Amino acid sequence: MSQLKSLRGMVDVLPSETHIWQAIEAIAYSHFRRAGISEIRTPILESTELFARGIGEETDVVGKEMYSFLDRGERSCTLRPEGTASVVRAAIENGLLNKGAQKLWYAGPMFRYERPQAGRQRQFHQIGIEFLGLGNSRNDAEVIGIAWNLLKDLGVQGLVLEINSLGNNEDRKEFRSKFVAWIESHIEELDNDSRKRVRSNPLRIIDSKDKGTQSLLAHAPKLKDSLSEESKTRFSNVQKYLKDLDIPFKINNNLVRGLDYYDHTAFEITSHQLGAQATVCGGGRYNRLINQLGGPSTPAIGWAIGLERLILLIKNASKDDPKGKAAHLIEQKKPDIYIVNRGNEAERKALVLSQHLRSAGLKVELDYSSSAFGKQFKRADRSGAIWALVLGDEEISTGQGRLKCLKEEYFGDKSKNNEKLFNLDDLESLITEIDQSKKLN
RNA sequence: GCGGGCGUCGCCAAGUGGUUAAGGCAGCGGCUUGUGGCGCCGCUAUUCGGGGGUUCGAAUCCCCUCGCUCGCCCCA
Repeated sequence: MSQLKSLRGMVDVLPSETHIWQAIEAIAYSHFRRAGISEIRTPILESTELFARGIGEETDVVGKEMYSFLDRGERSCTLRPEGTASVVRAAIENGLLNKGAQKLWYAGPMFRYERPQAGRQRQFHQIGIEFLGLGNSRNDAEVIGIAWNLLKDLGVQGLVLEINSLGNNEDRKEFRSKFVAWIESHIEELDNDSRKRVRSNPLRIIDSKDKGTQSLLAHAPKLKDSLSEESKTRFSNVQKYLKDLDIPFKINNNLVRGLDYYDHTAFEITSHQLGAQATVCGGGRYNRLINQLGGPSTPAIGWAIGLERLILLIKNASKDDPKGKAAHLIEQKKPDIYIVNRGNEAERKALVLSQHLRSAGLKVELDYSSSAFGKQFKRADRSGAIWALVLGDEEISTGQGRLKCLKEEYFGDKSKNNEKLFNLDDLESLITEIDQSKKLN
């Protein structure tokens, strides 16, 4: 009998990690709330056509990375590879766009059928925002700023923001015909991947990592030279606003991104710490997408952060600075009290006490083992609790429980008798005592 | 999808054809039937990712397969 395993590239998030996810989510939600961004939850499964039409038939994501299958009604379904298409579909379908601009966020799993490697899984998680109906270039800076400030607040170090302008649709059409004409006359100098893209998706040739292709491109027509005056102004405004916000950025004219729906501003936030999968946040403006999916012509911009990659960065930052924000996020919350208990009556009382103390807001671990006091103290110590609360036959007969401090940095070393008695029927003073100690922690 | 590396207990590992598969950490029990952080003692892999094969004999060699990992591609 072979061991049952999760599917390739599908990863369990275990209890030793989930608190990190929760901490990140809590901080992100707080940023969104303060920016007036509301949550939207859309299905994980959508019709294949949504992504094919939204992301673009010729993209890699649609062409070779989708988790698609036929359901029992022979409909082609796809596990969402990204969030934007679903959000746009939901906004159109539910008439949200008739209610003015929509500032939305989402979080959840995404699926791409790829070979797993560092920072890349088949099921991964994104948290993202989409601003629908907001076409001003100030919105571009605001949206980028939200990502930048969130990452900063999470204590992540060494990030680089790169931006580019892809112009509008006409700009790109003009560029494409110039570029294709030029590149076709140099086709034998291109790398294999780029050669295939000349017809299907020529813009992607620009960000090829192939050295030969890159040096060839030095002589090719440039996208930025095809931008209209309006597009150029828009792009320089975005830069101006980013400077106002003190957000450092680099212009990368080769940044085109792999999804077809982007217009004007495209951006990525990367870290060299992530190896080959360097992008932790990617996004851009998509002014045509809503119309293309059947909605009213509506400008929009958004981004997504990859949570697994973000967590890699937070762990790195925590190593570099064990006292910093990132380290704080990673830290497991220790119990306030560990209840050492033994004997029938004492164990009954301990159960009741644990509930009362938890109701009072304390984090309480109850020892279930009935094993020797020595063993229980050892576990109490390992749990990291500040206090041990001791209940045995003796305490039951006297009606006085014992509260013992386990942290010598607070209450002197072990040889001193750092135990206090408390009345088992009066928990008020006990709780007060413990609450005070938490201020020391 | 393509190329390189790897896969021995929950974790870190030694072992590269020969009778019982080191060790450390963690866990559990004891020394100490009521007091922790130290110490000592004991227990914890019929089995080396899985399946086949070669051999008197395989964790060690061969084939297949699964998974992880690094790079390509792509993206978060």
